[in-house]
Amino acid sequence: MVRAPTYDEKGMKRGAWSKEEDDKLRAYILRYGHWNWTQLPKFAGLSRSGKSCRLRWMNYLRPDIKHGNYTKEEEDTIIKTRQQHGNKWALIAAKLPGRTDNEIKNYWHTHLKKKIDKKTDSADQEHEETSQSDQAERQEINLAATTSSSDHHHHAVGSPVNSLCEDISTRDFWTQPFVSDSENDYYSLSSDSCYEYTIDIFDPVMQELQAFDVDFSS
DNA sequence: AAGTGTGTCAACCGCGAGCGC
DNA sequence: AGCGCTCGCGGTTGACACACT
Repeated sequence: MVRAPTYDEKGMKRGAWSKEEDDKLRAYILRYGHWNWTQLPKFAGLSRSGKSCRLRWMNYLRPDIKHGNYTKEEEDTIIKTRQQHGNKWALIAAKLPGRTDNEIKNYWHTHLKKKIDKKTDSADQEHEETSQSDQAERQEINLAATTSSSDHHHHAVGSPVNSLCEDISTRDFWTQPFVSDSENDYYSLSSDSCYEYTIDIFDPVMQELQAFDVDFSS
């Protein structure tokens, strides 16, 4: 379910991300942060636009991203917040730690919207038959919409990922450009050797991350 | 088995806000 | 004030997976 890789007129790769690209981006950002999305792909050895890198990191690679099924509480929060503020996906995402605006947007369009429409339709039908059962239906919808989750933050606190991020973020190399890791002239490398070169540097970083049992395979 | 329709979701696009010069 | 740049947001697209005929 991904776009086939293509190249634009500037030679920038588009479409699905490979594992190697993910590893490069993840390792670079965990080490140096995203100090400038436009410049980042150049330093990270990626033939991607900054925009594409940012999207990949924000929506997929961030260590605190939660993948998988939504809980009833999360669904309720989405429904309720959307009722209050409209399609403010970033705002909704802020209420659901680990979920991204893009994911929530997709989830709304593919699951929740239909669910709500279905409920509304059945409620309308029942209204024609009996106003009493209709009221109950609406109450159920309202109840779902007004039930909020107050316990979204417990999952990540104290996790290995968190301590890892805190650890890395406090190191003094955090803001240093990637090229400073080497005395070699990064830009003098060919694209092929550049790739090998970055992988060589990222290997220890990835091993360091794996030591914390961080699972990047999902 | 093959063709077609539908669902899903990663990725792209365009726009506006914010900031520095 | 005006320009250029970066970033983030929301809407949309595209391609794969699966269901259906």
